Amino acid sequence: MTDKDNSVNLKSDGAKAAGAYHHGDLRAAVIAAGLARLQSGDDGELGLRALARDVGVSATALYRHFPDKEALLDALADEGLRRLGALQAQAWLKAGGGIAGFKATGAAYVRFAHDEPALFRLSFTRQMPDRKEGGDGGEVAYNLLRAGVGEALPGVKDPDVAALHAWSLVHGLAMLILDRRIDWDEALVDRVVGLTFGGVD
Amino acid sequence: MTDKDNSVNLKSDGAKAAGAYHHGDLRAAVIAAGLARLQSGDDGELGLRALARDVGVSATALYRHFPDKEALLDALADEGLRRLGALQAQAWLKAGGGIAGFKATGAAYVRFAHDEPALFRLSFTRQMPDRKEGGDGGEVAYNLLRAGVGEALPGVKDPDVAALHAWSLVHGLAMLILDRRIDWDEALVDRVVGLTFGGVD
DNA sequence: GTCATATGTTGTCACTGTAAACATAACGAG
DNA sequence: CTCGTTATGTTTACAGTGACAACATATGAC
Repeated sequence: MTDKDNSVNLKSDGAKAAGAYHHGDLRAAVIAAGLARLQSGDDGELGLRALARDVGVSATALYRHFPDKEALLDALADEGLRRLGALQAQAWLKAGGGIAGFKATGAAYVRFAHDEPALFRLSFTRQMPDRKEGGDGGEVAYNLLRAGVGEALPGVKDPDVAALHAWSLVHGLAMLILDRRIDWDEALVDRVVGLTFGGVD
Repeated sequence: MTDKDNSVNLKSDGAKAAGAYHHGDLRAAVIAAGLARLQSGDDGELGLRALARDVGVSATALYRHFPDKEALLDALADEGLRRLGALQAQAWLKAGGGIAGFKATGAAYVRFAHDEPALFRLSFTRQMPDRKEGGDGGEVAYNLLRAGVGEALPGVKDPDVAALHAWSLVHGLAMLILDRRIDWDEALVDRVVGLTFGGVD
């Protein structure tokens, strides 16, 4: 039952984490190597052999911690969502909440996609299986979105539609930038985001 | 110079097309087979060998028509963009232009993504090289977008921002549906699209 | 210490994209 | 028509991939 706990747990709560036999904590090391590989170089070459070599271990050793490559990518994607959520929460707090905070979370979403294109793409381009039990890293981001809609646009008729609208806007903007359909222009992004998030016409 | 003309040209203008030696028109046949494979089955298994077998030809024969697999996928992506543009133009005309037409093009964009998920993803998830000379299939769609902004929202302050806003919205909505972040709900899509495209609050 | 088990290694297999060498069919020139 | 040039397609082969089976080793419980 190696694949029971599917959470990343990069920074465990002092308990020395679970499983530290030969390597220390291979699972976390592999994920860290994967993230490093995703950050440096836009191509993002992550194969099992290369990844294992980064950690200094044989390729098939990874199969003791992930059932297959897809599971490894899932873990990386989950970590990406977790980081995105953290950045958005930070932006929200820094702006002091309210409408300004809501706009800041939207801008942070797009900026994250621009700063870590490979990780962002991996995180979202992954088909979600019905309901994954452990490790839904996007939870923070989604809760922030709903909270932002509620606080920033209190009088809106349909919060569901408004939330989906806001999410679609920033997600589409991020994707179009990632795929080079449009150029990265922070000021332009702010204006586009403000068009919906701020309610300004 | 096999890779000079990079356009699809599935339906040539009667001139029997260029190049019909052994097979008839392998290039078009391969692209047709690829599109068929993208439509049936969400996984979208397209490898050179499988694709060649569909056409009844050896795998390496494809290299006489495409420099590598990437070029083949580029051609498929371009055909996808062309079809999307055609559907949007059709929706625009059917709605009679104006604001209603603009909304219709947005809805058609999302509907296309839902109807042909693999083709849509392939078409947009492809990195654009600086400026591709031949075969920019997305031209129709983009021109429609700008025209729609101009006609449907004549008094808008900044057409560039408004166009990008509209594009981002439908693109993000499409992507979120494709990646199963949200469920397909045509009525919901219409309302979200109308929120921006129609100017309704 | 003994042993069950978690972890890591070696060897191998089917598969992939792709290149080189070879074969064939179409067309133009004489 | 014949001949050679060129466009097209085939065979073979090679390096790389994800994944499995068999084997080896370290760890912790008893």
